[in-house]
Amino acid sequence: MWVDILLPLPVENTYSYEVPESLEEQVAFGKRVEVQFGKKKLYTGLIIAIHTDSLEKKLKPVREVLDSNPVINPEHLRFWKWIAWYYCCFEGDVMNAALPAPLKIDSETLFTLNKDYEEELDEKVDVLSDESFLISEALSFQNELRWEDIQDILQKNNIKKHINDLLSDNIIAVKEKAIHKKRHDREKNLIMKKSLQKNPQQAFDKVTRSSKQTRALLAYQALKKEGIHPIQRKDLIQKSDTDTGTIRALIKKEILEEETVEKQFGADLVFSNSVPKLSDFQEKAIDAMRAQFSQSQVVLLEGVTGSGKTRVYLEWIREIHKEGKQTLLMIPEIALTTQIIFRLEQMFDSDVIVYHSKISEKTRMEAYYHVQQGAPLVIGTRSSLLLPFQNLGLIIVDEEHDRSYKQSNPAPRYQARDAAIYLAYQVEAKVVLGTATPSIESWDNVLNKKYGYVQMTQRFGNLELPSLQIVDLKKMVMNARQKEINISPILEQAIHDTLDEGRQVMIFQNRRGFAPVMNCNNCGYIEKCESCDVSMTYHKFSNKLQCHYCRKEKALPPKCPNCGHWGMEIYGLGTEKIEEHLKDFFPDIEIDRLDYDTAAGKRRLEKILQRFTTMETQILVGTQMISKGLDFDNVGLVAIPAADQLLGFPNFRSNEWAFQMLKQVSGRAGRKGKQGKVLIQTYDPKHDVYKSLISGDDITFYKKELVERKAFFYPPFTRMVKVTFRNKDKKKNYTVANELYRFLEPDFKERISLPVPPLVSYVRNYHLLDVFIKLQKGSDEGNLFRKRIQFFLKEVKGRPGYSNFRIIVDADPV
DNA sequence: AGCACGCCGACT
DNA sequence: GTCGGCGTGCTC
Repeated sequence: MWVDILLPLPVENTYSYEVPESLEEQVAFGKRVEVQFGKKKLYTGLIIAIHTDSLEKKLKPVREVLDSNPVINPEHLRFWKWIAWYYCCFEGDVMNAALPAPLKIDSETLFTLNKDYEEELDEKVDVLSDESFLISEALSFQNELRWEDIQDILQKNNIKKHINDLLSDNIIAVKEKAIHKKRHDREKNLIMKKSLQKNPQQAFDKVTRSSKQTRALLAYQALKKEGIHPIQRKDLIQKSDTDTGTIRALIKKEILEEETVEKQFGADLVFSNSVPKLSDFQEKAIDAMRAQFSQSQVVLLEGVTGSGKTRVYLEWIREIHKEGKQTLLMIPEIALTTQIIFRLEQMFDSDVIVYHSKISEKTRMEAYYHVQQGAPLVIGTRSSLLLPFQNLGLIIVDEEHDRSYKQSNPAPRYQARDAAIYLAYQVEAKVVLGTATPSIESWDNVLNKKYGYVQMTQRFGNLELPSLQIVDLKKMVMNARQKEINISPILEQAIHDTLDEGRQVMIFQNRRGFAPVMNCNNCGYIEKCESCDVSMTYHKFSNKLQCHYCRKEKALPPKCPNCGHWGMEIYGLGTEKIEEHLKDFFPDIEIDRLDYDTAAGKRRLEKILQRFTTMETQILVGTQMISKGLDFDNVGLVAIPAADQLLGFPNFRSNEWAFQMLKQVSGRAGRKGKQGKVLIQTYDPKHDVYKSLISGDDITFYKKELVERKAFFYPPFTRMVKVTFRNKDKKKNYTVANELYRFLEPDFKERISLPVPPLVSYVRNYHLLDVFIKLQKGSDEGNLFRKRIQFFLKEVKGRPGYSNFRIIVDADPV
């Protein structure tokens, strides 16, 4: 018997291994195995095909079957294969992303001393080199040493030679040891000794002298009567108000015994009774969705901020749960995930599985098994889509327009929203796309009737939408102080008014692309990063310049490196600067800042939010972070002092992004009774995005945007693929990129771009070039392109001098 | 990915 | 003269 094994590596093929007779019975599709791949490395592979015919070729053996139950089924593999195909990566990349780390073996190389040498070591002092002696001496004490240990002992990185010497002299030996992380979490249950079970009175007789122990036994009986089956230590202690000592005593007296079992995740989903009743319009939305689902599998639920989409989700979760199926609720990958998760958790009395990048590996693995055992609900970020659902009935993609659903690096570079829709088709599940600001793609699918559509326009408690004011900066006369942080007199007044009313202010500043840079005020020289083609950003905190691409730091130059002028100044406007200068404007007002820097620690983040919620702070200055998932009750004004920077991106989506961002930010204004105000400062008040925002006429905006996209063959009318070339040699990079252009041009004509440098075209000493291909929808171009690019990649890799040439294919890039 | 093999510059 | 640098090819 031999099997095809999928390895979690970026390799093209699966590899075949022989199954030793002793393991034949354990072999099954989807189980993990330990195999040796290459000279010594051990890996976890997955059995994806089983062959019973004989094979003349000599294969390496499967070393071990690691599972008693498969970790995936053929459906999951089918999904992985689609991801690998569509997003142009290896199936191994998908496997790597799908399996939690503890399910993958790591092997490490260990060195041991050969027995013969142990005795004679002292005599060898003269013969051996210093290094060899040091190593062998250490081994005579330690038994086993890792590569890194030897590096420590010799105080150098390059130990290869010394190892080789010792190996060829037969003084030491190598072995490869697989580190198996525990497969299952185990838990300890308490059971009463069999002999006492029939006659528990005997047990009580044994503990008459201890009231605690009696209580514990009574509690045990009670729990059993309640039908609670595995009785856990902590439950028993809690119920009986005793302690571990009591339990230990009972075990010692051989009344109770502990059995260790694999942790079971049987707990069902319990909906909390304290969930607010559905409002009329929520009820209507649910009915409308039901009607839409009868015609299409995907429904776009457009609901303005505060309309209570979450409450509607809950009803669908309930419904799907009644059908005995699983729901996946996907949320964007953001620093502030906690708030929405907290709100959702409130809706259940039972534990909910939460799956995102910040949970521990242990929790991740538990979640994996829990989902496999049919967990009714998972709340998670994009990677939760790769969990092994058994019976998926519904996928809710909250904030479907959010860019974090797309993974850019590393492979698999998948769009979790889109992949979710594919998966839903595969397993015949429903999909709800929820958002206040639909993506152009989804909106287009509503227009062409691929998706159903339901709108919730009413804000909870009949809240009014905020009023919107556009301030034309061209017409503003600002004093020096106002200019410094770009606060017009109108905005300053608005802040004053809001604070006077006892309401709070949020100031939104997108720092990217407009960060503080060091600039010579004589010759205009800007301090740039040596390894990346970007200006270095001034960080007040460390009083240093930092590159945001490679994180390299540099001290502030006292004089201009270009002209020698002693007058380098810091220009630009970040959140930090706004916060600081605002304090001069409003000396008695508490101001906080929320951005990547201040939110670094979870504690600090929570504290900032807490302070704002309890109105300890009146003004919050922040980046995108404040636009997502935060609900405050008393915000009277949301200000965007420099809205134009949102539009400046050289990307066909920049209008869409700006529109969504501004709407999201605006949604933070005005809750609980009073109308809020949004103030946008711009030099270009006639821009379509602002016009649409003022009129509140989203549809016209979407229409116009779609016309543009169609005219230039942009998505959603085509499917875009970006091919990035990355090399230290600029010319060579260009040559190969241009070759791809020439290679594909006959097939894709005007829908392939010449190589273009991206916004930041030099990063970490590598030059970058992009080639964009727009694939026609509803044609076979998807297949054609993938065939062509694979051929091209192989061809380039095969050339001498090109084996390390990096070419990255990204389907549907952001 | 990781690792061994193999061919060219700065050094005990 | 060697050591050790990285580029290249291969892994059942």
